[in-house]
Amino acid sequence: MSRRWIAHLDMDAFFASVELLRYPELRGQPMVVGGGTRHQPVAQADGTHLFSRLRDYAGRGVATTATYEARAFGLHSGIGLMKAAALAPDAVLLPVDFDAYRRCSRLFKAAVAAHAPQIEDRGIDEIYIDLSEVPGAQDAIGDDPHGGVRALAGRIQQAVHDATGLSCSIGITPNKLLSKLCSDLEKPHGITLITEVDIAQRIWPLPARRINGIGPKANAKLDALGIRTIGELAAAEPQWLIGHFGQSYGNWLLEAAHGRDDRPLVTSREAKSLSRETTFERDLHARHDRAELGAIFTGLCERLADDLVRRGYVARSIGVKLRLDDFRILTRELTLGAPTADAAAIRHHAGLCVKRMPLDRRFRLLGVRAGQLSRADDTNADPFEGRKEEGQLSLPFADDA
DNA sequence: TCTGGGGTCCTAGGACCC
DNA sequence: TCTGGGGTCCTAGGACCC
Repeated sequence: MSRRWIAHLDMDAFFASVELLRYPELRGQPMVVGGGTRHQPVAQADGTHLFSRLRDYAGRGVATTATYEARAFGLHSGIGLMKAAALAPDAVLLPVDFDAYRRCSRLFKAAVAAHAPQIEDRGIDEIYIDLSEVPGAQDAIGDDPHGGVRALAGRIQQAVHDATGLSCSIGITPNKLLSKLCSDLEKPHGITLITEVDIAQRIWPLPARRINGIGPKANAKLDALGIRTIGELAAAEPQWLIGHFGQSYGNWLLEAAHGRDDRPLVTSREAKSLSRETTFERDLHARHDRAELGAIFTGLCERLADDLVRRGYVARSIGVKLRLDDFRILTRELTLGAPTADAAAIRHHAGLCVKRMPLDRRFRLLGVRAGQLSRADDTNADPFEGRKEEGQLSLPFADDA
């Protein structure tokens, strides 16, 4: 009888581990990756490197990844670097090198694909894999009825290591929700395999927050209602949950707590939006810092246009995002008459969006977004496409046009 | 010592059409 | 005059994820 086996593979401390390949002398030390680019290691005459320490950092950056040694000090991804420096001033700080991580990402995914072709990409350092149809996955080994799939996971771990020199952790269960949860249970370099019969013992004691889809807000609300663990959530009265969280989310919470999830793997998908944003070194004001902001704004639009062209998309909506000095977020967006990937057109429409925003406060972040994407080469031979562009003159704020 | 950058999906109200 | 119902698109905000 054939079972559905979904694996979730998560690279262990991915960015930091890639950096350790390059600077093996840092192995065993607390280290974080993050911040800007002004803390590059300096090569010494004797071949060693001089590294920046957290104590030397000043700015608004956050840690992207921390080694397990750094985590022992309470550091974790997302922590502000100034705060991190207070906790572990001597920890090494390395700049982020996305190109290197992307190269490793491609390598590990290709290594997995050689064993199991059904893969859902979930970002730079994790994937779901459908193991159900992979030869050997349904075999028993000795007295272990699931020995086959366990051995397969071991071979995948080995293949990832052979291809990249990096370790990963794998959760294997009948669905994505449980596998995602399980890949985290025995990090680093773990393989965690569970089925329905293990849910009460292995899953229910865990904090509700560990469920992918319960974030800070939902967790705080659950906590206030006296629900801390997944088991407590599973035991909640359905109507009571729905009363507090709504029909849709309430039902989903209950299903998730029971480990039920029938989402299929999504093995390919098109981008829906692309965006570029930047946080300033100091908060800026639309009037007082006009010139500086204008240059940043245009730069963002140019980079966004570049991304669109490089990836072969055109956008039919353009939006702008501000993060105010008090961290509130404002967004404005408008739909274009005809799709574009042109920097000047993006800049123009993004400018119209900004005109619709209240600009009395200082803000710390500016972003530009391209939505409603379609493929640039889709010869979408609509003879009225050009005419629609003219209809755009009915925009609420006729600009300098 | 305040919290990056890049995404997805959902909700909800209003416009507009039939 | 008061009163429909359904459907789609647009927009703003928010939760969540890596």
